[in-house]
Amino acid sequence: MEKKPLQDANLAVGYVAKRSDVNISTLHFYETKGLIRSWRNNGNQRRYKPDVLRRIAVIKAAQKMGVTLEEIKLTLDTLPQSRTPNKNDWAKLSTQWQAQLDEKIAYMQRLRERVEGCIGCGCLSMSSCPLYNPNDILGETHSGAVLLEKD
Amino acid sequence: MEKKPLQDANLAVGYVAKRSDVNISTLHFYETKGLIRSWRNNGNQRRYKPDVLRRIAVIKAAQKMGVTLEEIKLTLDTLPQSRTPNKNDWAKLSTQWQAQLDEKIAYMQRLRERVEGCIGCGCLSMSSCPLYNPNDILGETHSGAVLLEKD
DNA sequence: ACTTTACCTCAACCTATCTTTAGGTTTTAG
DNA sequence: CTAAAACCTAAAGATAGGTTGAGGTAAAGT
Repeated sequence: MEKKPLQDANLAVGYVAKRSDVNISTLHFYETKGLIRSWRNNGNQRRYKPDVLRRIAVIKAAQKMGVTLEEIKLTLDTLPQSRTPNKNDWAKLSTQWQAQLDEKIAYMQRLRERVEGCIGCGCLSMSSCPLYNPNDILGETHSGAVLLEKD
Repeated sequence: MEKKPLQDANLAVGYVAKRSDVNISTLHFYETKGLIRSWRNNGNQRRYKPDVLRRIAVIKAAQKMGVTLEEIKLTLDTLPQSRTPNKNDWAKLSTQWQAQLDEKIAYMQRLRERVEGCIGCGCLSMSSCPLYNPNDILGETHSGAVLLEKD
């Protein structure tokens, strides 16, 4: 256990880009945003630890779930900086985002019900249509639990 | 039927903005995008037909469903231009977007299942994890029906 | 009539998430 | 050793969906 193989091979940016299917420019961009880290070799070229691949994969997965890069950064920042993140570390992130995803799904389902209702009613009277109402409680923030409670 | 009350009161931009809870600048913007229309009075000020309120409400509702302005324009363009849209006209739009919403919900649910699976498996092997796989069939386009069929 | 409020245009600016371009350096393959 | 491939930085450009500001005109209240 103590003597597991070294996991700090240094990966070049082109390799990382190809492996994780993102542009090199995106890796630069992520680095400026603090989402990934690298060090430089003698010739000033970026080198990465292998776990950067996982970080990128996680970033992409979170993006698919609709999480912004800023939120992703906040969450990634909770990973241990002193050691390479392990299975449980990564699992915690998933749990966090899963809750967000659940909320999003619930929001969309409520929205769907409303659309359905509005097809039925025709909604010629805008003031009475919950979906079309400009001041609808279904706001941009869609904070989740509160929605629909007054309908 | 022939002599129904005239519905072409002319609304000023400030009134429309207040009523539909959007900025005047947004109305200008929507107009440049062809999402709404207006004519001008003698003093060059915009005037709107009352059904613009419904259009704006529909635009906002569609945005909540994640439809882009471009898609919204395409759909709005299918409304009759010769007459004021009626109940059935609006209902058709809802039906269309509802299908998109259903797809989106289904997509998120598949994503959720994957996240769940990945928490369980730990996914230390990136190549075997369906969620973290860069070349995952869950793409940006998420065309719906095809997804997950090879899992 | 006069003042305030409403409206006009055009251009610049904003956030998020990147991509592209230009000009220069390093590494690697033959 | 040389040439190609890979890498570097900084700045500008792209796209969506607007917002803000400046400078000027129109309409409405008193």
